[in-house]
Amino acid sequence: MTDSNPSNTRDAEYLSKLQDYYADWKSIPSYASLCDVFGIASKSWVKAILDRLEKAGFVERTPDGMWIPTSNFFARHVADASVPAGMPVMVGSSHGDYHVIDDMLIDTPSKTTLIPVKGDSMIGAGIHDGDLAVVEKRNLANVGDIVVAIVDGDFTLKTLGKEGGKFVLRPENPDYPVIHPQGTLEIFGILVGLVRKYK
Amino acid sequence: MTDSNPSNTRDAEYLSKLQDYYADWKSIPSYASLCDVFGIASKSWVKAILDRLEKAGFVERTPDGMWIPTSNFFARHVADASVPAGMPVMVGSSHGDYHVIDDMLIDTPSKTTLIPVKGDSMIGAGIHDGDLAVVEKRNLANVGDIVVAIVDGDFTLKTLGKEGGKFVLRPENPDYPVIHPQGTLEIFGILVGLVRKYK
DNA sequence: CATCGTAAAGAACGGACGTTCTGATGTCAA
DNA sequence: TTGACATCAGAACGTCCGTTCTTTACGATG
Repeated sequence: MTDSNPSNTRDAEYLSKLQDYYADWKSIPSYASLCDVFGIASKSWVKAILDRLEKAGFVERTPDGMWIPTSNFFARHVADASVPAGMPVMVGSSHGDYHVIDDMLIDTPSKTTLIPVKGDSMIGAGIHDGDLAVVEKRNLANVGDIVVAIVDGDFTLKTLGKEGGKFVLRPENPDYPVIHPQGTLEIFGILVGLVRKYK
Repeated sequence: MTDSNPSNTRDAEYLSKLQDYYADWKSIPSYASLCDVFGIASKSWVKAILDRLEKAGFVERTPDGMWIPTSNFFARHVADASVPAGMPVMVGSSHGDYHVIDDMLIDTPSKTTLIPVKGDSMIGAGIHDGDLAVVEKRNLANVGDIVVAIVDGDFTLKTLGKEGGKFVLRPENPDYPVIHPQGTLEIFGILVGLVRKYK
């Protein structure tokens, strides 16, 4: 277990108030506003609290000195598998990271796009028809990456391979042929994540 | 519905840069820092940009005047598979959907939790070791649902089946045995989504 | 009863921040 | 070539912010 809990009981209280505020506004306000949030009247004490929360690993600062939450700040949504049976963690209370999944999968939002998967040519890699591919747009890829290439004006999702010095697009399904692109191979992006919705 | 796209091409560019910055720092910095982010030197122009992005519905302000992102800010473009080759998907393009992944997968946040998948017992359903299962907590499930059950104090992900009037937990991998639970079968929740991160 | 530590309040200060105005480019159409 | 408009740069200004320091209240400890 990490030391990720506040040293004293009051700080835990302040932390939850801060979490509630953050859930509403997605930002940590100025010390003056935090006085209202915490229900105290002293800016210096607010700073002391935040310094302790920083030490405990719940908040940190940007290069500009602005306070931002760390991942510890958010209620643990990922259950610990070793939790005793019966009553697993009370997760999912109101304050939680609303954008956890997006954050996990997406590093550079401006270069990331979602592309629905059609067909079962990648089923060997656990990629099914109807899945949503999280694709980071870029031109370069390594052999072994799963890439989105543009073939005949259509997106196609395949593993990038190499045969005899030439790039090929390898499906992960024996029923489909390996694609040997003539001319240049146009790569749209590489697969960085996969999302599937049931029901 | 707001007109969720920037009025001009420059603003789309600035929005991208802001989104990338936010992905790193989870906050929108001061105008001075935004000058660096945007690559311009004029605070007043930064303000003008943010004002326009506010009008377009990508950012808003807290009561303190602090800039914060809206949900539109996080939305991601779902590419239309028939997009012509070579054409980069633009932020402001009107076709296609925008989605926040969390919104897609999670209906009731308070009842939804994420559980890491261990082992390959469900590999036949395209669920691999290391994937993240999006689980909605509930006690009831139908035959055929993929459920998270609690067996010997551990979470286990299996397809719910029925044999001779009794519920069984069926793995999607011939190497694993069907589990015949003695006594009552404790169901933690049902699988509503799956997330995988590559690299 | 004296001392210590915690939990705050409050004032004082310098600087950074947001706002507004004015000016300088560039571009396009008329 | 002239004007309109978009795109920025720069400076001026008042306010609010973060920091630090001093002081107060209060419970526990001894």
